Amino acid sequence: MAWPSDSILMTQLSLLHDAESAPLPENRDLLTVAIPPLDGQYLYAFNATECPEVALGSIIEVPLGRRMVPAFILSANSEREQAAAIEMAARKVKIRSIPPSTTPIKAFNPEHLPFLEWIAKYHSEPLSKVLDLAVPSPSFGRADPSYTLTTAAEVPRLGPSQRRVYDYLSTHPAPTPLSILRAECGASTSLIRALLQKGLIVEAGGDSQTKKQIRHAAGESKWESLTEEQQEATAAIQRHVTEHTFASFLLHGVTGSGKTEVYLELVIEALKNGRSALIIVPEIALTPQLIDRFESRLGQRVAVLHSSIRPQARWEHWSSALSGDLKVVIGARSAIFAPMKDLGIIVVDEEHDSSFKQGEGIRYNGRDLAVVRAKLSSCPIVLGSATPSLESFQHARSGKHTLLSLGRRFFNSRPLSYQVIDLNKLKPWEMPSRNVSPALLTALEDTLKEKGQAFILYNRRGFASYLQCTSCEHVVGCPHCSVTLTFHRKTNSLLCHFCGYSTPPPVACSNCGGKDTPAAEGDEKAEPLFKHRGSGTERVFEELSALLPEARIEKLDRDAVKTLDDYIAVLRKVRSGEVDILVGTQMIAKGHDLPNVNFVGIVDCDVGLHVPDFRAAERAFQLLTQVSGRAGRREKQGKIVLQTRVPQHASLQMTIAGNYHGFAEEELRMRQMLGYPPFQRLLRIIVGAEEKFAAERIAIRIAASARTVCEELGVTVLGPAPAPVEKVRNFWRYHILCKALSAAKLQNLMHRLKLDAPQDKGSRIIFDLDPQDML
DNA sequence: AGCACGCCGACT
DNA sequence: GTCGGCGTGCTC
Repeated sequence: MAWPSDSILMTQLSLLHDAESAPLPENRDLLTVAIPPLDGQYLYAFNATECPEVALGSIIEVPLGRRMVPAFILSANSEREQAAAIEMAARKVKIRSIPPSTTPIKAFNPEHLPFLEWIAKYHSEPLSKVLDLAVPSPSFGRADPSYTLTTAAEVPRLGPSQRRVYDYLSTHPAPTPLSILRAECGASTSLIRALLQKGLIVEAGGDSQTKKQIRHAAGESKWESLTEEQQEATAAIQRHVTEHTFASFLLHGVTGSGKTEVYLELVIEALKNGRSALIIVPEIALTPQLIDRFESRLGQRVAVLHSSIRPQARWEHWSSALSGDLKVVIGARSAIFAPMKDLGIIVVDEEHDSSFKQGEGIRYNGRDLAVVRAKLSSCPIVLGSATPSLESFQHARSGKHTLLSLGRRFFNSRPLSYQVIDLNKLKPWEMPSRNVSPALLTALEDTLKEKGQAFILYNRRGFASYLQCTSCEHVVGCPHCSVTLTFHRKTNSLLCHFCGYSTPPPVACSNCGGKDTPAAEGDEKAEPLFKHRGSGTERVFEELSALLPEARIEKLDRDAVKTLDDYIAVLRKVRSGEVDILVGTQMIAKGHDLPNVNFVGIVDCDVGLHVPDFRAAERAFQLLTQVSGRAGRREKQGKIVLQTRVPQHASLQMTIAGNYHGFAEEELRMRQMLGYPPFQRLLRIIVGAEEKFAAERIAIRIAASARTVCEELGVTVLGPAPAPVEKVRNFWRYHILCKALSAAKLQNLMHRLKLDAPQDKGSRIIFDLDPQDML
């Protein structure tokens, strides 16, 4: 009798293996996993040859239904699995086996699960989704490599498809991602491989970060050179680093007061204690200068984590933090999930920055999570800012945070000099140009004469804010959103700043059908139907170019600068003195130490002051103070000209007085009176749907069910009302605002409403706890 | 999120 | 009579 062949036997065995269920053979390991985006936990059997600890904190492919999906291993072979197995047997649910070929990849630190679970609970989201958000995908970045041409002397003859790729790359010198090549010239992976073999193209990039050499040896303290204030602040926090205890500090220090030196001392102290450090900054502040400064002072490489980093580099930095090779992580909002163990200190710089709270998916606040993580890690946390958020300031007042102040400017004790220009008092013909007052022009000329540099802030993009029909007053709006389109002269287009829609300026009015009056006989030019109303950075840039033809002027806003690299390039030009005047939006308020800037002009302080948002005044104060701080970082006295139509406004007056406390106290009084944060917490529920009526109907239903429990929970429910921006990307939006004295009440409400989940087709419901804006 | 199962309209 | 719409519900 013939034995069946091995392979057939194996197949039969594995079928048998897979089909059988409980009772389990003794040699199987049981794993509890979380599978994004699913709720709850799943149990699998696995034959771990190595010790089961290896699997903890790993990602592994598991069979789910008829496909394989990645899963996070939460626990293995504990009583938890035993209990779950018994329960499943009772329910007659089979435990499936993970094929032995799949290897787990170490991806996160299981010690952080309590932190991630805290987030899941706070936002009523499945733990699996939080893990998915926190842990980068270990795809090794091979997903989308970039390619450039080599400088090969001879080009062999190529087939038509290879030719297409070659031609494309020769006309586009920048490294081109594979995804673009696929889309633009139908390149396949094998085609790229062929070109690589012929030596015509190379994979671009390579992570410069990983190759960098550290110049200074060190990690040495510069304690003696710190000011008394810096020493006091450092000492207060350091105690908790060594003692391994939680404490939260608000470090209030004006620009140039040396907050970064304090951070460095604390990180050095943590490293001395053999512990790690985490520094969170707004993405826009993550310049090579900042990284260099930390690396050279600490004498070791730091891991850098932010969203625009290449996936492979991101994974490498993440892994080195996970393995403990790198003990210091600097990153943007998402770095709060960095996997290092034994944290000694957490720093959140520019803690007031609203970019710590934004984005799609789980709407978490990086700053607030940092405090939670510090608590769970028993380490101190420092929130630093020249203009603390009122939330943090109130926590400092109530004793939740310890307030530390750095009052003096480090390089320069001379106060800034402010000049307020009341635009109401100037007649149009007295203005050198529409947006430039005589005083602003004079100050700029002086700055140029003295070979200084100037920043001009105008917090609005484009050339004209909107186009208005001269015959019927109709304003051109976005067809997909309920906002006006902004005119951009450079591209001669109307652009929607909400959805990105772009269109050439209309020739006829869609409302009254009017057209441009054609040039009459003998007349020089036609009379345009649409008038440009309002201004933007682009227009200010043109006005300044005309008024100061000698000056080298650059523009810095979302239109001029698309990526972090573009932004860094502009900053470099400013630093090297290739730019005299930098015109920009709030982006210019955030750069780092630019010592030669000694004049700042603010074209219109009132932008954003009248928007329907309870944070408008706070934002205005922060922006004015931050941008003023750009001026005069060295010996020269910094000068600031502010143009406004409301010269008495508190945000402006307190900025000039440099009186943060005065502003904060007054604003807090108002917030308390009106029941706004930080005295009450907010939950904003946004309902979006294709049909306006559907959005309204769902919103009404949700508000009603919120109201049925609001009394029991101690929550006030307002609305629904159409969102201030009623329509975005063809989605009609209604919102409901809930107020309560504690986040727990709102979290409870949110949880109940999510269980109801009236997820009609084509509608979206977003729960935004602690919303940053109301648009 | 996928992917099945399942129950009602226009086609070979 | 079948192909196929996408509405509910499950995945260890």
